[in-house]
Order: sequence, then structure tokens, then C-alpha cells
Amino acid sequence: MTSPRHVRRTPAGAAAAQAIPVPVLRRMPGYLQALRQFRTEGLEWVSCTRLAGRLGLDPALARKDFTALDITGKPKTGFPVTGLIRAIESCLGWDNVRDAFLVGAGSLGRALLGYRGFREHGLNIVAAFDTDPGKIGSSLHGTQVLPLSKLAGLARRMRVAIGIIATPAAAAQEVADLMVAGGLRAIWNFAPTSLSIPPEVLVENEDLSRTLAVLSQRLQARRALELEENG
Amino acid sequence: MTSPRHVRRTPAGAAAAQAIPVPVLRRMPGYLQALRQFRTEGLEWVSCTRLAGRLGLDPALARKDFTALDITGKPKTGFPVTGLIRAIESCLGWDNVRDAFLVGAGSLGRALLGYRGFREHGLNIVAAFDTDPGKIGSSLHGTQVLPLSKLAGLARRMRVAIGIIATPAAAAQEVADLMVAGGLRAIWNFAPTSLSIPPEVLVENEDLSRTLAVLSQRLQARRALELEENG
DNA sequence: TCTTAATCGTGAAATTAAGCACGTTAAAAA
DNA sequence: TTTTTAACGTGCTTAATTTCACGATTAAGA
Ligand SMILES: NC(=O)c1ccc[n+]([C@@H]2O[C@H](COP(=O)([O-])OP(=O)(O)OC[C@H]3O[C@@H](n4cnc5c(N)ncnc54)[C@H](O)[C@@H]3O)[C@@H](O)[C@H]2O)c1
Ligand SMILES: NC(=O)c1ccc[n+]([C@@H]2O[C@H](COP(=O)([O-])OP(=O)(O)OC[C@H]3O[C@@H](n4cnc5c(N)ncnc54)[C@H](O)[C@@H]3O)[C@@H](O)[C@H]2O)c1
Repeated sequence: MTSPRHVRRTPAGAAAAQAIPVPVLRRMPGYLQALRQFRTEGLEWVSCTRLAGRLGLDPALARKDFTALDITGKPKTGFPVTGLIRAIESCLGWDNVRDAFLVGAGSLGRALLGYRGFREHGLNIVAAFDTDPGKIGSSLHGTQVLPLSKLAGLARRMRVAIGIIATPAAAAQEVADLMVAGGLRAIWNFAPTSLSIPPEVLVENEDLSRTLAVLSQRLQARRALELEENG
Repeated sequence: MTSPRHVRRTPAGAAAAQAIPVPVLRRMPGYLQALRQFRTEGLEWVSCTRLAGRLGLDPALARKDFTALDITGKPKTGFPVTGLIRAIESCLGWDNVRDAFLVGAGSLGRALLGYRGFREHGLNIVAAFDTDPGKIGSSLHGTQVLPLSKLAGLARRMRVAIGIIATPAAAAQEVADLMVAGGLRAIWNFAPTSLSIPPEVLVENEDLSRTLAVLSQRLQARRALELEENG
């Protein structure tokens, strides 16, 4: 009934279709956040005009982004808030919880372990690993810290698919190798270093310095401009 | 002698030239990381071929990115490692230390306060702010935690330009407003919410869920593909 | 000195992403 | 019931980004 010759990208759709572009995926959490806010405000339907407006995006962009989802809007009305939330969650795989291992129980690792927001993103950290004997055996936010040597074995036994690296950069490659050996399928790397990983394992680098680079360069550029203009 | 009619983007250059594109800026920290590694390996010169190779990028892209810098390479030899490091740092403003305020001394805030890597990025967190009476007055990694009410005044007095938000999303807008009131020029926002900020203040959102969205959707898509193929 | 080979800088081509415009549709108003 | 209006879906246009290609340059080796 809806979108007849429209190519589906959802898991249900056959033949891989087309990969959803990275920029589209990166906007999805923003939509989700705004939609949840609208929902708490009691809104049941929302237009792309309003949704995109809140996020400072072009309405047409939102509409285009949503063609990657299994949902269509209604003219004059827009999209059902709850339905759109569900569609985005389903697209991202956030409707099912997936277990993850975290390596590096330092200050960043502890923050990640204690972060409750990951539940809403389908991520459940089930164990932490470290090499520091002082940390092994302790429990952080209810999660056990285990010796790194147990990682590969446990990963296979527990069929864990996601690994999070929060060790110093110098240790990251070694940890990544263990993760690959343990059969993990995806690595979320917080260490500021580029990893060598076989192509069958997905890697995403969360490098804070990338954002900082944009911020500080722009700030510096503005300063230079002001100095030039005013004096 | 070098690059005669080449338009400069450095602060020294007149008339604003052209803004360096965001994708270029976001690659800079990666180059920097690889270059530092090369330097510790004793390398004095490096070609774009080798540098980009380590990062999985196209050599031509690196060359083009470096046109934003105040440096030129030599045929057959490449770029001087140290010179290129300095040129990138100067471009990003990482050669000067800038003071910053952090708001929200929770688990993420504490991790950021303790992170020594920011020194290399020209960022020096000089004070933390919170509303929790239990945290105010304490000291984290040598940084005082002050009441939020002091932020605006202190920011003006100390001429701090950068603010970091590490509070819950619900408090982020309020904190951002105080930062604007205090005359901060740039905000680095770790709360997963979009802020309303006047255009003269720069904002960069560090939303971890964006990276996670890419990772988990790709993982899910692979799973679906495998299920289809194998059984 | 002359040749070879690696790399640079850059314009042109290709690819990808974003924005626009318009015909269509459904709700609400006349 | 008819008209008006807001918003959808989508093909087309424009802009941004990346890749390709090649002449120019310089170091090293014959
Ligand atoms: N803390 C931050 O705010 C922050 C910000 C940006 C990036 N990072 C990056 O995140 C990573 C962790 O930072 P951190 O501040 O938590 O550091 P940290 O020193 O507090 O923690 C690192 C942890 O890793 C453990 N470790 C070291 N080698 C290991 C190994 N081979 N296997 C397993 N565990 C090992 C250490 O025992 C320690 O517990 C670093 O790469 C850092 O650059 C941190
Ligand atoms: N912890 C993580 O790993 C993580 C990961 C991703 C995103 N984040 C985001 O970072 C932010 C902080 O996360 P967290 O885990 O540190 O939370 P947290 O609850 O540990 O810390 C929040 C801190 O902010 C303070 N605070 C609350 N309201 C305030 C206000 N109005 N003004 C000043 N301070 C205020 C609290 O007292 C507390 O100290 C959140 O927005 C969270 O969504 C955290």
C-alpha cells in the first residue's frame, strides 16, 4: 500500500539493497533525541518541518533520511512520533540489547561502565577487562573487572559481538588483536590511534580530538578575523 | 619561492580566505597522531603515500588537506615530520594553551578532568563547576569544583573562552545560557541534546551515540546478510 | 652527467551529499 | 461538498568532497 517500488534497506528486505550512508546514520540519534522530547511533551504526530527545525536541519533532508526507514508519513500530518522512534531504533538495531566487552577500566572506562544511556542504544556492557592487578577482581557499577587474558575465551563462550577499547593508545592494537581472536564482530575504539583490523571486523573510532580540532581551529580563525577588523 | 599564487588560510593571511572544510579539520588529528608515531620511530621525512597509507587514506587526499597548511613538501622526499607536526598544530591552534571551564563533575566530567592528553591539544581545564553541594569545594585531579553560580563572573574575569558541558541533557541548555552570559566563545557539548546558542558562540557536539549508531547499524546489516546467505 | 624513480601540486572528473521544486495527498475549513 | 492548506515523496539541481591523472621537481644511482 505504501511506497510500492520503494527499495527497502531493512533486514527484512532482500538482496542487501543499498547501504545507508554514514551521514544519514549519524543524524539518526539526533532525530531520536528530539522525538523522545516531543513524546514527553505529549505530541503524537510530528512533521519533518518541526522535527528538522528543532535540530537546525533542512526538512527535506529529514524526509530523505527517513526513506531509509520502514515507515511513511502522512500528508498534512507528518509522522507518528512513537512509530518513528520505533522505526529508527529498529534501523539502528537499538530495539534489541547486545552484549559488549569493555577493555581498560581507567577513568574513561569507568565512566562508560556507569553510563545508563547505553541501555537506550541497545548496548549492555557485561564485563570489563584490564591488565592492572589492582583493578582485576574488583567490581565497577556492578560489572566485574577480569584479567585481559580471559577475553578471547569468554567472548567465544558468551558470543559477545561488540568490544570497546578504553586503554591507552599504546595498548590498543594488542587489545584489538585479542578481540579479533575472540571472534568479536565490531570494535568501538576510544584510544586515539588507528588500528589494523581484518575487514570482517567493523571498527569505529571515537576520537574526541576530531571534534576539538574543529572547535579550536574555528575559534582561532574567528580571533584572527576580529583582530584584523577591530584592531 | 614556494606556492606563489596559493591562497593562505593561516591567521597571518589577509581577508579570511576560505574556511578550511570540516572533513579536512577532522582528519588533522589523525595525521598528527601518525606523525608523532613516525617521529618516535626516528623518521625525519615522510611522504603522503606513507602517511596516508598508515591511516587508510588516499595519498592525494592528504596532499590536498595539507594545502590548508603553511608548509610545502619536496618531490621525492615528502614533508619534514617535525615541520608538518608544527604546521598542523599551528593550524588547529594547538600550539598555544587555552583555558577552559568544565561543567558537570560527574563520571564523564571526572574522566575529562583527569585526561592528560588535552595538553597536547592546547586545552587546559582550569576549573570545574557543579550544582551538587556534595561535590562543590572538592578537588578533582587538582582542579577545584566550584558552584555553578560563579561561572559567568569568573569566566569574564579570567577571560576563559572555552566551556565544556558534561551535565545531564536536562541541564545542558541552562548551563549553555550561563556560558553565553559569561562571554565564552566556544562550547564543547557532551550532553546528547541540541542547544540553542547565538551564532557568535561556536558549538560542537560530542555525541557518542552518533558513532554507535553507525557501528550497530552496520553490524545488524551484516548479520542480516549472513543469515540470508548461509542460513 | 644523465637516467630513473618517487613524490609533489593541482586541474579535471567522478562521486556523494544536500537543497530545491513540484505534483500528490489527506486533513481541516468554508 | 468544495476549497484551502500543510506536508509528503521524489526527481532534478547544485554544492561539496574525493579520486584520478599528469606535468614538474628533486634525490639517488648508473
Ligand atoms: N579520560 C578521558 O577523558 C579521555 C578522553 C579522550 C580520550 N581518551 C582515551 O581513552 C583511553 C583511556 O583513557 P583513560 O583516561 O581512561 O586512561 P587511564 O590510564 O585512566 O585508563 C587506562 C586503563 O587501561 C588499562 N590498561 C593499560 N594497558 C592495558 C592493556 N594492555 N590491556 C588492558 N587494559 C590495559 C590500565 O590499567 C587502565 O586501567 C586512552 O587511550 C585515552 O587517550 C580518554
Ligand atoms: N558517562 C558516560 O560515559 C557518558 C557517555 C556518553 C554521554 N554522556 C553524557 O555526558 C553527560 C554527563 O554524563 P555523566 O555520566 O558524567 O553523568 P553524571 O550524572 O555522572 O554527572 C552529571 C554531573 O552533572 C552535575 N549537574 C547536574 N545538573 C547540573 C547543573 N544544572 N549544573 C551543573 N552541574 C550539574 C551533577 O551534579 C553531576 O555531577 C550526560 O549528558 C551524559 O548523557 C556520558
